[in-house]
Amino acid sequence: VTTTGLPRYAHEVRAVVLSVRASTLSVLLCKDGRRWRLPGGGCPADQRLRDAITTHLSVDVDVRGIAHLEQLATHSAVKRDPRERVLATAYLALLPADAEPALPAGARWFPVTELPPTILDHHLFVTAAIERLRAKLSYTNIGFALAPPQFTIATLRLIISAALGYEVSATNLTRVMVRRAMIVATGQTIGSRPGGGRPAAVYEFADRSLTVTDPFAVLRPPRTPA
Amino acid sequence: VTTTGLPRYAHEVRAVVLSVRASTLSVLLCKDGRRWRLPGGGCPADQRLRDAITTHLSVDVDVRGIAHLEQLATHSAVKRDPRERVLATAYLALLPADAEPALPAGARWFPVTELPPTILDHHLFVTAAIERLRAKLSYTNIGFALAPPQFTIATLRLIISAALGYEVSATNLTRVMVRRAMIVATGQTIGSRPGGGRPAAVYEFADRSLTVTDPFAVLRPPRTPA
DNA sequence: ACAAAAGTGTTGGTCGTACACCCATGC
DNA sequence: GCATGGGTGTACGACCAACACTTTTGT
Repeated sequence: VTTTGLPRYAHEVRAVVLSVRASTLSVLLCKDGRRWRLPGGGCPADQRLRDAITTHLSVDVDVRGIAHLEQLATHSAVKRDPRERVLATAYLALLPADAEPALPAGARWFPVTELPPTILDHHLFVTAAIERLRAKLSYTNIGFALAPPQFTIATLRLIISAALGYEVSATNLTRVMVRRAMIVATGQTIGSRPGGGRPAAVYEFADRSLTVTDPFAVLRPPRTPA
Repeated sequence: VTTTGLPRYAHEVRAVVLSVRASTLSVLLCKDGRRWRLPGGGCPADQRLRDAITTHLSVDVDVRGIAHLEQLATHSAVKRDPRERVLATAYLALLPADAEPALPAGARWFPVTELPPTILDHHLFVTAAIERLRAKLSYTNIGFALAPPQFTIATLRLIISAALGYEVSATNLTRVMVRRAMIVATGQTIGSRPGGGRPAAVYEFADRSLTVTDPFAVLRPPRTPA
């Protein structure tokens, strides 16, 4: 019997770590015996869920590399773990494309188009994470969490295209992101390369925390005359 | 000691029931002793979270009236309940403006602009719910869950304005929603009123389940030539 | 001079808001 | 006929995708 009279359940946290690896949006999976699973585990009594997943990730990847972490959803099907009831809260974690975390044995990046079977309902978390990321790329500055601190438009185009799963044009990508003040030119240019070509301008994100840049698709509030 | 070796925690579910009452977006709160709280409670061992909140709501409001139910977030601060650790998963529930559920003693609708102090972190759930609703009104058909099955544009305008917290014009509301095929005219008109005025056309939502109507704010996929 | 890569200008179309105007009804 | 509320037409601007064109480099 408990203090509050409520039944108690085991609770685990899982992270869908997404990053652009080799020009492809990829997810980090860990081998658990013969099966693949999302990184994560139980929630210690003295930690909130967010801290718990951070702790778990520090084992698998360099946590300082993770540029964005947000809660996705909590799964609660009664028999999702056949041994006993385990609720699971999933997080979306984004790692910049230039990060090179040392992965422990058994951990691997999988392109999101070539996912292996995973245990329990983990594939649902992955799907939800990708959907969330792709939606937010369109109306927030969440790209900052996938890009290196500094980058050329060519690099950004590669990363955003990989994340979205289709090609975007460098021209219009620049225009949109500059107009929304998501990225700003640093003034520097990249050194010259063999083969020639105009040196690319170096950009950076104006803000490295999540910001909504396009709050209203429609039904905007009336313009107050200044 | 548990089967999986994971620690166990109490878990509760809470619902932020939003509805337009008396032309104002309102939230349903229940009096618990002297303090206001969100409807909800523990999660029974044989129910998933969604079923648990549905069960709890059936006590407070007529569940069949709830037109939309979606998970918001899980709060997990270690001391959020000082008695023992209780995780809480919140849901957003929407009730059409024409629903008149019989409320039990102690339950009341509060305009979102005049919220009383609530227990623990319940106000955070309310804020998140309102934010989620307002965002989704802009790019989904979620309005169906606030409107009656059939309605005039005047009614819809009232409901959407109340939900958003600012006035939207009937003219443009119609255009946007019709263009996106969110609402369709039934062909009927309402009967005449004292005082005159042209009889209003009766509309209904084309789809009464959540649909994304404006998937890309920007960075759309390239047009494939037909 | 030529190729390669980056960046700018321009155009055409869609979308959304604002506002003027027309329509149908009661009195 | 006039007030009242409902609906349509039009204009303007913002925004975005597509594509042609110019700029800057290496060879």
